[in-house]
Amino acid sequence: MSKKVRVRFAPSPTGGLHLGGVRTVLYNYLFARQHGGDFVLRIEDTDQARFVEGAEQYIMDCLKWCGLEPDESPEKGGPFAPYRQSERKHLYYEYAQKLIDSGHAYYAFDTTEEIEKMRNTYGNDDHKAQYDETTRGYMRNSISLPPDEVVKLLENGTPYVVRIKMPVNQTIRLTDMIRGEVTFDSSLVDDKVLLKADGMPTYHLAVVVDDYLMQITHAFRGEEWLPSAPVHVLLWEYLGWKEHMPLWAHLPLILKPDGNGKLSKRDGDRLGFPVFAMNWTDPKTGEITKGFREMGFMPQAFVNMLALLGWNPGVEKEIFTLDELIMAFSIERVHKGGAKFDFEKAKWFNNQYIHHADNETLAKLAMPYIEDGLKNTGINSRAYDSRLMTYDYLQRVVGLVKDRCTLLPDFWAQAHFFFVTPETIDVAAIKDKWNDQKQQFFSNWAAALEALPEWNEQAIEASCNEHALQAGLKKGDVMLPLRIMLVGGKYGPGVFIIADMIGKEETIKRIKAVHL
RNA sequence: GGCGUGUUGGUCAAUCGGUUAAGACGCCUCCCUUUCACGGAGGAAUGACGGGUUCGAUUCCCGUACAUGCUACCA
Repeated sequence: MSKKVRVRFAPSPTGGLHLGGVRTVLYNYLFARQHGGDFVLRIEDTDQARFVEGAEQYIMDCLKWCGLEPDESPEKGGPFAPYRQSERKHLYYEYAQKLIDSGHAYYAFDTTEEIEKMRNTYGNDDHKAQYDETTRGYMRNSISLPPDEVVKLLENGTPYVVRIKMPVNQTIRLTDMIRGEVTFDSSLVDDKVLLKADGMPTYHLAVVVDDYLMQITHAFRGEEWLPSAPVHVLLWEYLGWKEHMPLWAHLPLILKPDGNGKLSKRDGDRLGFPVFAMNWTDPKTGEITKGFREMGFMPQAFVNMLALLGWNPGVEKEIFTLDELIMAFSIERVHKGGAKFDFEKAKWFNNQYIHHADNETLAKLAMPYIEDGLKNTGINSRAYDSRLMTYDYLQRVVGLVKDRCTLLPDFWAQAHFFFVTPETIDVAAIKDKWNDQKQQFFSNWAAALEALPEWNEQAIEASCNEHALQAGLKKGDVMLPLRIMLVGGKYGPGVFIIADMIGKEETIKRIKAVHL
């Protein structure tokens, strides 16, 4: 009999949600769903100094946007509430005490200055000494001090922290689902602080206590945590919970596209792509960091792209729905090495999703960008509504231009001429081959169009062919100029469809407006 | 510095000892299209290095190099 699978994403609310964080969420989510388990969101807000207002809500909003919502969270509640570590503060002391009683942890009364001094005294500039077996004897703690003095210090209310007492010369083994067996020498790990002077636990204590209390069975986290894993393994053991320890999986890092190293917010700013899932506004500075959502990504595309960054199903398929990902995902196929983030590939995913989306869905997604464009060109979109911008019209438009769009804002760039007269006309594109004959053709044809009995793509094209022939011109001579007149540039769907869509009056107006 | 982890084209990556070392993104060429895309066809481009093990190593082992992470009363 196996326990019900329970996984958790445990971010600290200190700012924007990094793409690597979203991927961790995704792998948690996929794993939980695949095994019929629970996905828990636990907020690790034990560092009061780094707490950022609004970050928790922002994280939950990001998960909602991505469609990766937890089963239990501070917002939703659940059988293991509360899900905010600051609200669980009272729980941790008991376990710290238990560790002290069993001799696996001790009180330390050192000030930050004393510790700093020790690091320099017993170490050097590029290798500061650790608080461990070799140095703890020189410090003020319940191991080095006589018992009565410790009691006195405690009674006087001297600030203290609780540190784990790392054993000497012990090999600590950990079986990682991705990396296999990893070993550490306990002598090389320092006596990490478990309980801070303010009574809050550090990550090390909190993650173990909460994973135990919340009955977490599988723990996924970034590779940067691997070096502190031996501390956690020991804690599980010392607390007597070893058989309940979750299976670990340390996920590979997401690297910057150029050079090496972890992808940071700065790299995004520097290279011009987002790193956060959604726009993040720093409450202190007001500085806004762009997100994938605001950049014009569809959440499904974003998630799909992330899934394949560090994991590969072993088949050629690349486009997966969330349900398909749940079916296909396997932790064993997650890569060991970090992956460089490629924004071009990310855009390709979005392009694919736009390409395959139905027009109704796209019309909804494109709507805000079209409205925005109209607003910026000074046209009241409401007034325009009644004339041209019906939902039906929008759907036809997006269907016509979707192959040309990679990000959602492209819909305005690729379709503005369906709604407004082009502001700029690329006359340079036709100037060289322009002549009186062509000018004459267009003014004659514009007049003839007035009298065209039916207004549709075929009729307009036939009329154009006919009049070009009469004027002694080839069709190819007039196609590009016509496009420039209607669209403003060398792009867009077929010209006659455009003429059909924008209507007779507007078509004639645009033709007449251009003189070279 | 110490410790951990990693290393297949520019990038994402398949291969679980035997392949002409897949595929995708990007790039280039051509076709389709009297625009731009989409689509189609093709092309350039890869096993860090050195030792083993083996009939045979990209694949297993060891070393080297390089990269990266950690080394806080931050997570």
